[in-house]
Amino acid sequence: MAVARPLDFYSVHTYGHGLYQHNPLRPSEALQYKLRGASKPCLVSFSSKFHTFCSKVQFLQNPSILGRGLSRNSSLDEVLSAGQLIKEYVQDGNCEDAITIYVKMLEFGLPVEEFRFFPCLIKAFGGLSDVGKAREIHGHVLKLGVLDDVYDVNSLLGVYWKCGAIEDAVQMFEKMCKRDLVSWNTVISGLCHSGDYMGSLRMFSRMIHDHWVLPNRVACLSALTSCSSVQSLVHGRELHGFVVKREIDTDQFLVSGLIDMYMKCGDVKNAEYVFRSIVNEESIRGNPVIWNVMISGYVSNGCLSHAVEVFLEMCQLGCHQILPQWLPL
DNA sequence: TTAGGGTTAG
Repeated sequence: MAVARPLDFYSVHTYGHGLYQHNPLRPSEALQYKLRGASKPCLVSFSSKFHTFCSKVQFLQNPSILGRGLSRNSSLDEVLSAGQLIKEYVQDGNCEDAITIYVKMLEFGLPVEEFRFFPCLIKAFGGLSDVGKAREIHGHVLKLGVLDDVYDVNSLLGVYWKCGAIEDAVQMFEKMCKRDLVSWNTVISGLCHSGDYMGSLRMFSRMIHDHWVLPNRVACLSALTSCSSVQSLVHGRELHGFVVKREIDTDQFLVSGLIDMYMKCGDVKNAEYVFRSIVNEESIRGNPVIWNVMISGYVSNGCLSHAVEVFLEMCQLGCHQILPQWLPL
Protein backbone atom coordinates (compact mmCIF):
# COMPACT_ATOMS: atom_id res chain seq x y z
CA MET A 1 0.00 0.00 0.00
CA ALA A 2 1.40 3.35 -0.96
CA VAL A 3 2.02 5.62 2.00
CA ALA A 4 0.88 9.17 1.49
CA ARG A 5 3.28 11.84 2.58
CA PRO A 6 2.06 13.92 5.50
CA LEU A 7 2.26 17.17 3.60
CA ASP A 8 -1.07 18.62 4.53
CA PHE A 9 -1.38 17.39 8.05
CA TYR A 10 -3.03 20.54 9.30
CA SER A 11 -6.12 19.66 7.35
CA VAL A 12 -8.80 17.67 9.13
CA HIS A 13 -9.30 15.69 5.94
CA THR A 14 -5.85 14.23 5.97
CA TYR A 15 -5.84 12.24 9.15
CA GLY A 16 -5.73 9.05 7.20
CA HIS A 17 -2.23 8.89 5.82
CA GLY A 18 0.10 5.99 6.28
CA LEU A 19 -0.99 3.75 9.09
CA TYR A 20 -4.52 5.03 9.24
CA GLN A 21 -5.27 5.27 5.57
CA HIS A 22 -8.45 3.37 4.73
CA ASN A 23 -8.38 2.10 8.28
CA PRO A 24 -11.68 2.27 10.12
CA LEU A 25 -10.09 1.66 13.53
CA ARG A 26 -9.61 4.33 16.15
CA PRO A 27 -5.97 5.55 16.26
CA SER A 28 -5.12 3.63 19.40
CA GLU A 29 -6.56 0.43 17.96
CA ALA A 30 -4.90 1.00 14.64
CA LEU A 31 -1.51 1.52 16.27
CA GLN A 32 -1.86 -1.67 18.30
CA TYR A 33 -2.91 -3.56 15.21
CA LYS A 34 0.00 -2.23 13.23
CA LEU A 35 2.53 -2.92 15.93
CA ARG A 36 1.32 -6.45 16.57
CA GLY A 37 1.26 -7.26 12.89
CA ALA A 38 4.60 -5.67 12.11
CA SER A 39 7.27 -7.93 10.73
CA LYS A 40 10.97 -7.21 11.26
CA PRO A 41 12.32 -4.67 11.83
CA CYS A 42 9.72 -4.60 14.54
CA LEU A 43 8.97 -1.39 16.37
CA VAL A 44 8.74 -3.11 19.70
CA SER A 45 10.15 -6.46 20.65
CA PHE A 46 8.28 -8.14 23.47
CA SER A 47 11.35 -9.88 24.75
CA SER A 48 12.37 -11.13 28.16
CA LYS A 49 13.98 -7.74 28.63
CA PHE A 50 10.49 -6.32 28.49
CA HIS A 51 9.35 -8.47 31.39
CA THR A 52 12.32 -7.33 33.43
CA PHE A 53 11.51 -3.69 33.12
CA CYS A 54 7.80 -4.39 33.41
CA SER A 55 8.34 -5.68 36.90
CA LYS A 56 9.21 -2.17 37.95
CA VAL A 57 5.85 -0.92 36.83
CA GLN A 58 3.07 -2.12 39.04
CA PHE A 59 0.31 -0.69 36.96
CA LEU A 60 1.35 -2.71 33.94
CA GLN A 61 1.00 -5.92 35.92
CA ASN A 62 -2.23 -5.06 37.60
CA PRO A 63 -5.08 -6.96 35.92
CA SER A 64 -7.56 -4.39 37.11
CA ILE A 65 -6.02 -1.92 34.74
CA LEU A 66 -7.80 -3.55 31.85
CA GLY A 67 -10.30 -0.79 31.81
CA ARG A 68 -12.99 -2.33 33.97
CA GLY A 69 -13.52 -1.25 37.51
CA LEU A 70 -11.10 1.64 37.30
CA SER A 71 -12.24 5.03 38.36
CA ARG A 72 -11.36 7.94 36.13
CA ASN A 73 -9.00 9.33 38.74
CA SER A 74 -7.00 6.11 39.03
CA SER A 75 -6.77 5.94 35.23
CA LEU A 76 -5.34 9.44 35.20
CA ASP A 77 -2.80 8.42 37.83
CA GLU A 78 -1.73 5.51 35.66
CA VAL A 79 -1.35 7.80 32.68
CA LEU A 80 0.81 10.12 34.75
CA SER A 81 3.00 7.27 36.05
CA ALA A 82 3.40 5.87 32.57
CA GLY A 83 4.35 9.29 31.27
CA GLN A 84 7.04 9.74 33.88
CA LEU A 85 8.43 6.31 33.13
CA ILE A 86 8.47 7.06 29.40
CA LYS A 87 10.34 10.26 30.13
CA GLU A 88 12.95 8.37 32.15
CA TYR A 89 13.45 5.78 29.43
CA VAL A 90 13.85 8.43 26.75
CA GLN A 91 16.37 10.28 28.90
CA ASP A 92 18.32 7.03 29.20
CA GLY A 93 18.16 6.57 25.44
CA ASN A 94 15.93 3.53 25.81
CA CYS A 95 13.50 4.48 23.08
CA GLU A 96 12.03 1.08 22.29
CA ASP A 97 10.99 0.44 25.89
CA ALA A 98 9.52 3.93 26.14
CA ILE A 99 7.37 3.19 23.10
CA THR A 100 6.41 -0.19 24.49
CA ILE A 101 4.98 1.46 27.58
CA TYR A 102 2.88 3.73 25.44
CA VAL A 103 1.64 0.77 23.40
CA LYS A 104 0.68 -0.93 26.66
CA MET A 105 -1.30 2.14 27.63
CA LEU A 106 -3.21 1.85 24.38
CA GLU A 107 -3.76 -1.86 24.88
CA PHE A 108 -5.10 -1.34 28.38
CA GLY A 109 -7.41 1.38 27.19
CA LEU A 110 -5.92 4.12 29.31
CA PRO A 111 -7.13 7.60 28.38
CA VAL A 112 -4.15 8.67 26.28
CA GLU A 113 -5.90 11.97 25.54
CA GLU A 114 -4.79 12.88 29.07
CA PHE A 115 -1.19 11.96 28.36
CA ARG A 116 1.10 14.96 28.92
CA PHE A 117 4.39 13.59 27.68
CA PHE A 118 3.89 13.59 23.93
CA PRO A 119 7.09 15.56 23.18
CA CYS A 120 9.01 12.86 25.00
CA LEU A 121 7.17 10.01 23.33
CA ILE A 122 7.63 11.58 19.89
CA LYS A 123 11.33 12.05 20.61
CA ALA A 124 11.56 8.32 21.32
CA PHE A 125 10.52 7.63 17.73
CA GLY A 126 13.52 9.66 16.57
CA GLY A 127 15.72 7.02 18.17
CA LEU A 128 14.34 4.39 15.78
CA SER A 129 15.67 6.24 12.70
CA ASP A 130 12.76 4.90 10.69
CA VAL A 131 10.76 7.35 8.63
CA GLY A 132 7.84 4.93 8.41
CA LYS A 133 7.54 4.85 12.18
CA ALA A 134 7.93 8.63 12.28
CA ARG A 135 4.91 8.93 9.99
CA GLU A 136 2.98 6.51 12.17
CA ILE A 137 3.42 8.56 15.33
CA HIS A 138 2.73 11.67 13.28
CA GLY A 139 -0.61 10.25 12.17
CA HIS A 140 -1.38 9.09 15.69
CA VAL A 141 -0.82 12.41 17.44
CA LEU A 142 -2.53 14.21 14.60
CA LYS A 143 -5.63 12.16 15.10
CA LEU A 144 -5.50 12.68 18.85
CA GLY A 145 -5.47 16.39 18.12
CA VAL A 146 -2.37 17.24 20.13
CA LEU A 147 -0.46 18.81 17.26
CA ASP A 148 -1.60 22.30 18.15
CA ASP A 149 1.18 22.42 20.71
CA VAL A 150 4.46 23.85 19.40
CA TYR A 151 6.42 21.47 21.66
CA ASP A 152 4.85 18.46 19.98
CA VAL A 153 5.39 19.83 16.47
CA ASN A 154 9.01 20.70 17.28
CA SER A 155 9.60 17.17 18.53
CA LEU A 156 8.11 15.73 15.39
CA LEU A 157 10.24 18.05 13.30
CA GLY A 158 13.30 16.73 15.11
CA VAL A 159 12.22 13.14 14.46
CA TYR A 160 11.97 13.75 10.71
CA TRP A 161 15.47 15.28 10.66
CA LYS A 162 16.86 12.34 12.62
CA CYS A 163 15.29 9.94 10.12
CA GLY A 164 16.84 11.84 7.24
CA ALA A 165 13.39 12.73 5.87
CA ILE A 166 14.53 16.18 4.79
CA GLU A 167 11.58 16.96 2.52
CA ASP A 168 9.07 16.01 5.19
CA ALA A 169 10.90 18.12 7.75
CA VAL A 170 11.19 21.21 5.57
CA GLN A 171 7.59 21.04 4.43
CA MET A 172 6.43 20.52 7.97
CA PHE A 173 8.41 23.55 9.09
CA GLU A 174 7.00 25.68 6.27
CA LYS A 175 3.45 24.73 7.23
CA MET A 176 3.86 25.41 10.92
CA CYS A 177 1.48 28.18 11.89
CA LYS A 178 3.32 28.83 15.13
CA ARG A 179 7.11 28.65 15.43
CA ASP A 180 9.38 29.35 18.33
CA LEU A 181 13.16 29.58 18.72
CA VAL A 182 13.44 25.80 18.98
CA SER A 183 11.60 25.35 15.66
CA TRP A 184 14.11 27.64 13.96
CA ASN A 185 17.10 26.01 15.63
CA THR A 186 15.86 22.58 14.65
CA VAL A 187 15.54 23.46 10.99
CA ILE A 188 18.84 25.38 10.84
CA SER A 189 20.72 22.55 12.48
CA GLY A 190 18.85 19.95 10.41
CA LEU A 191 19.82 21.62 7.14
CA CYS A 192 23.40 21.89 8.33
CA HIS A 193 23.59 18.22 9.31
CA SER A 194 22.04 17.16 6.03
CA GLY A 195 24.78 18.99 4.15
CA ASP A 196 22.67 21.88 2.89
CA TYR A 197 24.99 24.48 4.37
CA MET A 198 23.85 27.41 2.27
CA GLY A 199 20.23 26.47 2.95
CA SER A 200 21.04 26.53 6.65
CA LEU A 201 22.58 30.02 6.35
CA ARG A 202 19.63 31.30 4.32
CA MET A 203 17.30 30.00 7.01
CA PHE A 204 19.39 31.78 9.65
CA SER A 205 19.10 35.02 7.72
CA ARG A 206 15.38 34.52 7.10
CA MET A 207 14.86 33.97 10.82
CA ILE A 208 16.29 37.41 11.57
CA HIS A 209 15.17 39.49 8.63
CA ASP A 210 11.78 38.07 7.75
CA HIS A 211 10.58 36.89 11.13
CA TRP A 212 12.38 39.16 13.57
CA VAL A 213 13.52 36.26 15.71
CA LEU A 214 16.87 36.78 17.40
CA PRO A 215 19.12 33.69 17.09
CA ASN A 216 20.64 32.33 20.26
CA ARG A 217 23.93 30.44 20.67
CA VAL A 218 22.41 27.21 19.36
CA ALA A 219 21.48 28.78 16.02
CA CYS A 220 24.84 30.59 15.84
CA LEU A 221 26.73 27.32 16.40
CA SER A 222 24.94 25.61 13.52
CA ALA A 223 25.43 28.63 11.27
CA LEU A 224 29.15 28.72 12.14
CA THR A 225 29.48 25.05 11.22
CA SER A 226 27.83 25.84 7.89
CA CYS A 227 30.23 28.75 7.26
CA SER A 228 33.23 26.50 8.00
CA SER A 229 31.91 23.75 5.74
CA VAL A 230 31.47 26.00 2.72
CA GLN A 231 34.51 28.10 3.70
CA SER A 232 32.48 31.26 3.45
CA LEU A 233 34.57 33.93 5.09
CA VAL A 234 32.03 36.64 4.19
CA HIS A 235 29.24 34.89 6.09
CA GLY A 236 31.64 33.87 8.84
CA ARG A 237 32.75 37.44 9.50
CA GLU A 238 29.18 38.62 9.48
CA LEU A 239 28.31 35.95 11.99
CA HIS A 240 31.28 36.89 14.16
CA GLY A 241 29.99 40.48 14.26
CA PHE A 242 26.56 39.23 15.22
CA VAL A 243 27.96 37.05 18.02
CA VAL A 244 29.91 40.02 19.44
CA LYS A 245 26.87 42.28 19.20
CA ARG A 246 24.76 39.69 21.01
CA GLU A 247 27.50 39.53 23.69
CA ILE A 248 27.78 35.75 23.44
CA ASP A 249 31.36 35.85 22.14
CA THR A 250 32.75 34.38 25.35
CA ASP A 251 30.77 31.17 24.99
CA GLN A 252 33.37 28.39 24.76
CA PHE A 253 31.63 26.54 21.96
CA LEU A 254 31.25 29.70 19.94
CA VAL A 255 34.90 30.64 20.56
CA SER A 256 36.15 27.31 19.24
CA GLY A 257 33.61 27.51 16.40
CA LEU A 258 34.86 30.96 15.41
CA ILE A 259 38.53 29.91 15.51
CA ASP A 260 37.72 26.80 13.49
CA MET A 261 35.75 28.84 10.95
CA TYR A 262 38.58 31.34 10.44
CA MET A 263 41.17 28.57 10.18
CA LYS A 264 39.08 26.58 7.69
CA CYS A 265 38.64 29.74 5.61
CA GLY A 266 42.40 30.34 5.69
CA ASP A 267 42.10 33.54 7.74
CA VAL A 268 44.80 32.71 10.30
CA LYS A 269 45.10 36.31 11.51
CA ASN A 270 41.49 36.53 12.62
CA ALA A 271 41.67 33.08 14.21
CA GLU A 272 44.65 34.34 16.23
CA TYR A 273 42.74 37.49 17.12
CA VAL A 274 39.81 35.49 18.55
CA PHE A 275 42.16 33.10 20.34
CA ARG A 276 44.35 35.83 21.89
CA SER A 277 41.40 37.92 23.00
CA ILE A 278 40.03 35.05 25.06
CA VAL A 279 42.91 32.76 26.01
CA ASN A 280 43.73 34.58 29.22
CA GLU A 281 40.32 33.81 30.63
CA GLU A 282 40.74 31.11 33.26
CA SER A 283 37.79 29.06 32.02
CA ILE A 284 38.98 29.15 28.41
CA ARG A 285 42.60 28.35 29.20
CA GLY A 286 41.72 24.97 30.62
CA ASN A 287 39.63 23.98 27.63
CA PRO A 288 41.72 21.55 25.56
CA VAL A 289 39.43 21.73 22.53
CA ILE A 290 40.20 25.40 21.97
CA TRP A 291 43.93 24.68 22.02
CA ASN A 292 43.43 21.71 19.71
CA VAL A 293 41.43 23.80 17.24
CA MET A 294 44.17 26.41 17.23
CA ILE A 295 47.02 23.93 16.80
CA SER A 296 45.30 21.87 14.11
CA GLY A 297 44.28 25.08 12.35
CA TYR A 298 47.91 26.19 12.23
CA VAL A 299 48.94 22.77 10.89
CA SER A 300 46.28 22.72 8.16
CA ASN A 301 47.34 26.22 7.10
CA GLY A 302 51.00 25.19 6.95
CA CYS A 303 52.06 27.28 9.98
CA LEU A 304 53.95 24.43 11.62
CA SER A 305 56.27 26.47 13.85
CA HIS A 306 53.29 28.40 15.21
CA ALA A 307 51.60 25.11 15.96
CA VAL A 308 54.59 24.00 18.03
CA GLU A 309 54.77 27.37 19.82
CA VAL A 310 51.11 27.20 20.84
CA PHE A 311 51.54 23.61 21.92
CA LEU A 312 54.46 24.57 24.20
CA GLU A 313 52.53 27.56 25.50
CA MET A 314 49.66 25.28 26.35
CA CYS A 315 52.01 23.04 28.34
CA GLN A 316 53.62 25.99 30.14
CA LEU A 317 50.22 27.34 31.15
CA GLY A 318 49.47 24.15 33.00
CA CYS A 319 47.39 22.29 30.47
CA HIS A 320 49.85 19.42 30.79
CA GLN A 321 47.16 17.08 32.11
CA ILE A 322 46.06 16.53 28.57
CA LEU A 323 49.58 15.66 27.44
CA PRO A 324 49.13 11.85 27.68
CA GLN A 325 46.40 12.07 25.05
CA TRP A 326 48.78 13.88 22.77
CA LEU A 327 52.19 12.38 23.06
CA PRO A 328 52.83 8.83 21.88
CA LEU A 329 55.17 8.09 24.76
C1' DT B 1 7.80 19.22 27.90
C1' DT B 2 10.67 20.49 22.49
C1' DA B 3 16.09 22.14 19.68
C1' DG B 4 21.46 22.41 20.58
C1' DG B 5 27.75 21.98 20.58
C1' DG B 6 33.39 22.85 19.24
C1' DT B 7 39.09 19.86 17.47
C1' DT B 8 42.26 15.89 15.85
C1' DA B 9 43.26 10.81 13.94
C1' DG B 10 41.79 6.58 11.46
